[in-house]
Amino acid sequence: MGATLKDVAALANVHPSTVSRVLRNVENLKISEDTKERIFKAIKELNYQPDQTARSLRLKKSFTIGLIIPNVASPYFIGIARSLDAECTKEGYTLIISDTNENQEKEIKAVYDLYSRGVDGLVIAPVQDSDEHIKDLIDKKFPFVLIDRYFEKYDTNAVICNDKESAYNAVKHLIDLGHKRIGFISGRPNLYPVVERLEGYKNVLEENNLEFNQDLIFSSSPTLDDAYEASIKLMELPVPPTAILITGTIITFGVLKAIIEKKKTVPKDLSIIAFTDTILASYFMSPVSTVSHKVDEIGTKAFEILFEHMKSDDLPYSKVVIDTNFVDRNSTAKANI
Amino acid sequence: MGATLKDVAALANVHPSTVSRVLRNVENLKISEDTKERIFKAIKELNYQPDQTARSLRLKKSFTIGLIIPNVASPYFIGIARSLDAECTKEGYTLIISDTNENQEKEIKAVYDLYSRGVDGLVIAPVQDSDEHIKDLIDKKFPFVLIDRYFEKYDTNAVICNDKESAYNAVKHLIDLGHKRIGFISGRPNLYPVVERLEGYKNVLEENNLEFNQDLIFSSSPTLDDAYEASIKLMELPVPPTAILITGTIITFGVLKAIIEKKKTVPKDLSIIAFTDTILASYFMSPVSTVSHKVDEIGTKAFEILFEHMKSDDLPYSKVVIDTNFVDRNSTAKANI
DNA sequence: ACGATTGGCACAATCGATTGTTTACACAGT
DNA sequence: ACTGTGTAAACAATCGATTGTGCCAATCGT
Repeated sequence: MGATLKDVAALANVHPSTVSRVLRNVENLKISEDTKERIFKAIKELNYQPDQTARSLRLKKSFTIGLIIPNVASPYFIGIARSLDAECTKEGYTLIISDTNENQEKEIKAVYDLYSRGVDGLVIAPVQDSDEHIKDLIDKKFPFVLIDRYFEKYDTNAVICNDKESAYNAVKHLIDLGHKRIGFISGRPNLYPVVERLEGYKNVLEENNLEFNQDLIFSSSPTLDDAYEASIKLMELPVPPTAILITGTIITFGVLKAIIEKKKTVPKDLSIIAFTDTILASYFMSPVSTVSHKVDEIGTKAFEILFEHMKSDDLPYSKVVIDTNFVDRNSTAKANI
Repeated sequence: MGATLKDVAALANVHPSTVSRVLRNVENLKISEDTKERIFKAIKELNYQPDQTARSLRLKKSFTIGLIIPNVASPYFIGIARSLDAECTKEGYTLIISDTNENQEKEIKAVYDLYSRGVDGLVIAPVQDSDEHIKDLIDKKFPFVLIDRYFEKYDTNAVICNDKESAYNAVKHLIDLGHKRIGFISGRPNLYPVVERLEGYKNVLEENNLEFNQDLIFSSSPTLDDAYEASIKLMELPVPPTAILITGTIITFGVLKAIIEKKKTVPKDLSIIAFTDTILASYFMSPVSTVSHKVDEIGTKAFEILFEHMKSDDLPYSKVVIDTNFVDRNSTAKANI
């Protein structure tokens, strides 16, 4: 495209290597002021921009990090992306976001694509339908950090949330209000956070001597429509639940749609608590109390770990658990018994 | 990292150039089946992945496209990003999304960063506080397409919406319902779409013999808080407006917040129409009628134009206008006169 | 049987930047 | 005058893949 090192060197009447050293400001460098000036003048005159591709090739480093997430439309993942991006910028890295749309094939393609493009590290929220590509990264000792989701079978870097405990607490809140039939609507059941949340849900029921009822559990795809269907089914049960734990932002919209259609009033007719907070939760048809994730912290921590692992390959893996906040917006009330 | 062409060549007992040709499936290629087989076997054995950085350097082409948007948290821009990403994938390109957060400096940095990283083209929704970097791209004959926003002073590729007409129609809808005092709340007034929408707003007032009143106009930052403040001011006017045209998704939330706080009922007390539709609009405190943009079409069209311009440098620039849909959700009613 | 064709592959330059090693020269010390 | 030291900059290899050109042998045509 534009001017190259060579062009600058020619104009300044020096060797390209000299220009390079001046630009990179190599230590212990002995270059006369006169030469430096000529070089800087030439750079300005030619509007020289170093070719990062060439640099990357030579340095085997691209100053680029890949982020692979299942849904760029999700406020949760976008929050993480923003915070990660901010950290990257601080350190002079560029973030490449890849959206897999919860599709395993796309994720695998994204991993190899980004790897092949020479990113220095990866942050991945995996689809969790398969994991050989993850294993491959481990074998290659390629620096990466999993976020939100985690494979129990592999030791890797990971930044996850205390989903089990959060679900436990949320359901405890409902139980304390007198609810005994509590619905659970989530995305795909194989996702780590879903597994954990369901586990927390089961634990708290058991501890409070409430029976676990499979009819109240719906785990399907993380789409609005499926969540809507699930909610309708829940509400049409002979004895419907008096409260619902919702785990997912988009899923929340599906539930709201059903609530509107069934003309239920929250929290009078139905108490709900949703996982994953968004700025929007206040403006819904009925504001929703949520379990809020500290997206900034997730992004910051993930970058921190990744950055360390990019610098040296023999670090032990870190697994960090970030806790959540409960944001009460009065979408829960005492059960009508 | 992994194996290189050379390694594959050595294992297959051929010259690297031969491997390259086999891989790229060069036309009119004469390579014996035997050799091909040895090469493929070696590739598999070494798990060879071509180094895209090296390819890019040599080919002066990275199969990468940059997207620069002011806000990755905006459903509108994310919608465009997704559609663009889909198109890129179809053609074997990788999309790099850069978020400027409506910050001009960041945008300039992003442009030069991506350029320097060798993207083959750019799609930009500019901040519009300055434009020298845009001019620079024009001078360099670098392929790029503006979206949503446009500089009247430059001839460039652009995919924009018929904002003027859309605003005209939306306000006409309100006027037909008997509204005479119609507020206008928007983001930064220098943005092309804002200028256009205000123009449409003014035109329709004039054509209907209604007076333009500066007190009803609020253009500031595209934040929830500023929009909230503006709404409060509007509602506290001695004679407040009976309807509001809102231009922006986040801004809509700000207005909703004010509406909730002022305990207004939509559309009984106040009619509203918001620009930029989102799947969420149905689930707000009060559903909002919106002007919906065809984000898919914007992304598709932008890619199409960019793709053409990446192939040949002497094409005339295209400016495409995408029209909008009005989605009625009953947030407007007859004015109480 | 001998030059011409072509199939099958190797050679080497190249993309642009980086960096270990040399070179060229000035000057100081003896 | 000659060696030694240090400064300032040039030289050349390298990262990995691509591609125009060149080369050798086998086959073809007459």
